[in-house]
Amino acid sequence: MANNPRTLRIDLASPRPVYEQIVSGLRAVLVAGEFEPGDQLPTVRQLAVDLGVHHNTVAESYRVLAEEGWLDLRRGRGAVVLDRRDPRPTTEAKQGFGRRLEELVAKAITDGVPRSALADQMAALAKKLGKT
Amino acid sequence: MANNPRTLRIDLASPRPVYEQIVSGLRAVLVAGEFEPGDQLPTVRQLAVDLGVHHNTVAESYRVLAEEGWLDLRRGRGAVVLDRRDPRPTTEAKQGFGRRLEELVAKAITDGVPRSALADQMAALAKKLGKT
DNA sequence: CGCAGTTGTACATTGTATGCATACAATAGG
DNA sequence: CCTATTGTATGCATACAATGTACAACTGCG
Repeated sequence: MANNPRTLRIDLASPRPVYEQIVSGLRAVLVAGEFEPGDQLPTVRQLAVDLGVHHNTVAESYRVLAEEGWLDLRRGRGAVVLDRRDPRPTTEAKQGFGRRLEELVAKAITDGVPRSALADQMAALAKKLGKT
Repeated sequence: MANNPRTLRIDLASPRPVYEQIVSGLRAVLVAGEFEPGDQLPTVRQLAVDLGVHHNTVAESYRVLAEEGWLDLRRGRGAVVLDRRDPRPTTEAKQGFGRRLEELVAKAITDGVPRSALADQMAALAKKLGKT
């Protein structure tokens, strides 16, 4: 059984739905390649205990990721990471990223994060993506 | 009275709350400097009609932006853009941006957007921020 | 083969949030 | 003043999030 991704943290006080935080966090972990195809994710009950939520909440998250093609879910067996092939991007997906990125930056600026720090982080991530 | 920001678009079909879409979109507009301090934003009722939602929904968005220090709200007078001073950033704000950025990228990759396209958009925005 | 344990799933319940309708309060401008 | 305009408050219908509980499918050991 694979370990629990340590980078996964959720905020129960956040207005953002917990199951969505789990989806978003796990998706980042999967994209980062922390798990190989064939690896087992924690069971819904195990991860639920670790995060302090109900197992149905985790199950809902796993279902979203399965729908996206990241996971194979089966009773008694658990959640297995799949060898995923990227779909064709819609124009909405491409434009959506740009808008969301601007909105994310605007929020950070509103929170007082210096623009230089934002530029640095984006440049660093862009560089990492380019190396692939 | 100032014009309506044309870049503001909302999606009633999205699971994302409409009032939050308005907040996020308007915040990006304000950060971009489309409005000067002292400018009037559309009235809650006017913007509500333009977007096809109830004026209370817009009012809720304006209240959030007022709380963030972007707007001054008064009955009979409308919403006036303030000369805002950036607050001290919390460590949570700084770390939060990095995590959210990774999650946003992961979602785009899941949707099939090429990594090169993501890197390009981030590099472009980083450059624009640096020039300020 | 059987059977106990494990794992994901289905469904009902409860609390909360979203968006709207409606009425109200404060201000502007004649 | 008085009326129109603007943001605000309250109550409601509805939908969603998270949970409690029971169930179905699969594993693995005897």
